[in-house]
Amino acid sequence: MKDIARELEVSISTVSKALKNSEEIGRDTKEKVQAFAKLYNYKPNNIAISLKNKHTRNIGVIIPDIVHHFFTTVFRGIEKYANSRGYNVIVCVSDDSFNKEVINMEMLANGSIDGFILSLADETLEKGDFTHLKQIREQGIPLVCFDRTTAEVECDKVIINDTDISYEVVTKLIKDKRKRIGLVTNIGFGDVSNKRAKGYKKALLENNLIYDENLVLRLAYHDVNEQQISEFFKTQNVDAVLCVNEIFAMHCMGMAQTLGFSVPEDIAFVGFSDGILSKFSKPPLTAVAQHGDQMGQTAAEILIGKIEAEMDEEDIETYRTEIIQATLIERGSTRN
Amino acid sequence: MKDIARELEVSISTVSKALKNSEEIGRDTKEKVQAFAKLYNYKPNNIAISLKNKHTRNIGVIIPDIVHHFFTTVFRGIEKYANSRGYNVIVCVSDDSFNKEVINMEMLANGSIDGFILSLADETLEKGDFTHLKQIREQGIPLVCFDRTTAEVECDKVIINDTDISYEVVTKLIKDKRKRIGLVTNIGFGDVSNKRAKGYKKALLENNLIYDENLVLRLAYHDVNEQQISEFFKTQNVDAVLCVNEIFAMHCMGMAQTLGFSVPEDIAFVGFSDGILSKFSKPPLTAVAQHGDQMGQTAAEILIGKIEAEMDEEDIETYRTEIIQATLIERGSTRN
DNA sequence: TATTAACACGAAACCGTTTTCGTAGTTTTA
DNA sequence: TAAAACTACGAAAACGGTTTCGTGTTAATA
Repeated sequence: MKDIARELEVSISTVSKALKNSEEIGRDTKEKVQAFAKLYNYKPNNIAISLKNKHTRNIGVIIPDIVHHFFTTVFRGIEKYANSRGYNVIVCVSDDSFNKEVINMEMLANGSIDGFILSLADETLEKGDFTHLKQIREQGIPLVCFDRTTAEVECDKVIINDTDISYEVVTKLIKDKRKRIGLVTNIGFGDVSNKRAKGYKKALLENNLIYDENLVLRLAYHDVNEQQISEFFKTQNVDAVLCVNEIFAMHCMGMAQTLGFSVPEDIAFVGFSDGILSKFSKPPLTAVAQHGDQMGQTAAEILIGKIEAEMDEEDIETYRTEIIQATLIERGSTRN
Repeated sequence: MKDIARELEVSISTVSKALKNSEEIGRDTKEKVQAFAKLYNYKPNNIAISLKNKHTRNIGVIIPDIVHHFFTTVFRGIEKYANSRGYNVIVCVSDDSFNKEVINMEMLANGSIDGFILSLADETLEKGDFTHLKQIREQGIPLVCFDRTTAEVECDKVIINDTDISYEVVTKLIKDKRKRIGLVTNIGFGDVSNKRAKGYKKALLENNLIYDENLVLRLAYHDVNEQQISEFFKTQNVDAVLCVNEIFAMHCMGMAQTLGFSVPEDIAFVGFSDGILSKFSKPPLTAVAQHGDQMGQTAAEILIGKIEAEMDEEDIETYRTEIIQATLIERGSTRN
């Protein structure tokens, strides 16, 4: 800009205004300046603009894992919508570690971003320490949590109807004459797993089936114990299994087949997430689609809405919890 | 900072220096300032710092797709290394579209980032228009390309030994007494597919097998034509197939099995990428591991090296092409 | 013709930090 | 005791823009 101003013998203010097509500036001057800018391929420095108007048009996304189908679909939804609104996305991966989550948030909360979208790390949920989130809120930085959230922090949230959908799924399995329905879930107790377990339980009880802890298999996501799975299928005599994620479903279905059970005749399988594995497994896995794209888009919409409302000084301190409707996609692992 | 200065009745300069532990400032003043800063939880504004020293500690990553195992592993490698060096990562997805790639690059090349890591969109490769990349280079912004690159742009590159590894794979298949080896590749002609085809061809010719165009099946990645695959297996009588990606491998292996062929007895399968599907397929797919994590880390290392060399005014205008060694992971789809 | 309004532009402050340079006040040296 | 050298700090410019306000010209109005 300085160069343009010097070259055209006008002031920097004039150049700035001319480039912004301000009414103040005369036709000819505007044209000259704009032509010159095109010629020298002038691009305004975003950093300077950010410094001036105190917002960056960047949003920070913190997720536990990026090599994970569900999170990537959410991310895609966020990125798409954010881009369409002229925002960029900075991603940090917490690796399910509390410390990394805290460090990443602090790294970004110093002016680099206008708001956060995040899904909590497992370790954070276990620990139950959410002071970093509360600090963010105190600093007035907008925050939207999705999927793995907590009731302890006041902020906008985007989740799926976990309880209801797993209730529906189990009810459907019961209607299909399944009698001993297993649940394969995580070791840790996240909100999400809890809700899915709750729906599972509710469906059993409402249909006069007993809830038996032996039918609940708990696995470690990052270190699945095949031996444990084998034991489960050998002893529990299940005829249907609901898995809280795709990886568990693949391991379980694979093991069941190895043990000689046929799917879906002997055992039906349903898994959460509807990732890429579900489509290609043998048989294809009936799955609960979580609509990650839509979750991401919704989260980004809420966040950007908050950011821009804040810019306009509208201080609406009210929080939404948007519930995305999960849907069951029937495939070969349950058809009988 | 202003607040601290006012409160402690010193100048802003003093506060700044005290916080940076400058020698210039007296013990007691430093301590007072630092204590005050802790107390009020002062965090320096990154944007202002960026504006001042003309670098942002952000790196821009542009990839064709994020819901894609290989790219996510590369991203994980980038993010991990970048974070360890105090850099953040801004991701944009080109969706394999030339326009989006250009727009994203322009969005970021206005001061938001210190350098780019990118893998070219299919459309860009088809079009052969790389002016946006050249512009970036002319602006002096460091650029590292990985996986999908082009010889037409001078920049650092990180690729795998595509030709060699596919030569090795096919040679191995031949040693395993496979006689009619098919290749399943993309419709478009990216550098990567070409190299893989080259290695395939070379192995055949060196072993006195003829290169037959009929044995090459070309599919559209985003719209796989099952009919075409079925036709291929019915007519070509192949006993081994090399697929340039996992999705093709899954479709092909699935179709072959549906048609009554058994794997690996009748037909052996090998796929590139070694993503999550390979591990869980039936049988598990023998795959070429591309070591995305390492590619990402290497790309980030090179980029950050360039960025920091530039900051130190060392202007090394020499470009590296780092070749990551892919490795074959044998699984059930080839063991006989 | 004098007054006012409209127009086009420039000066300067500002965003939050770093950094260079200048300068009081104090201590050391000659 | 005067000159030199430190010490500890502040003023101000700079990064690259935006924006408010003021002002000199010209055109419209009374």
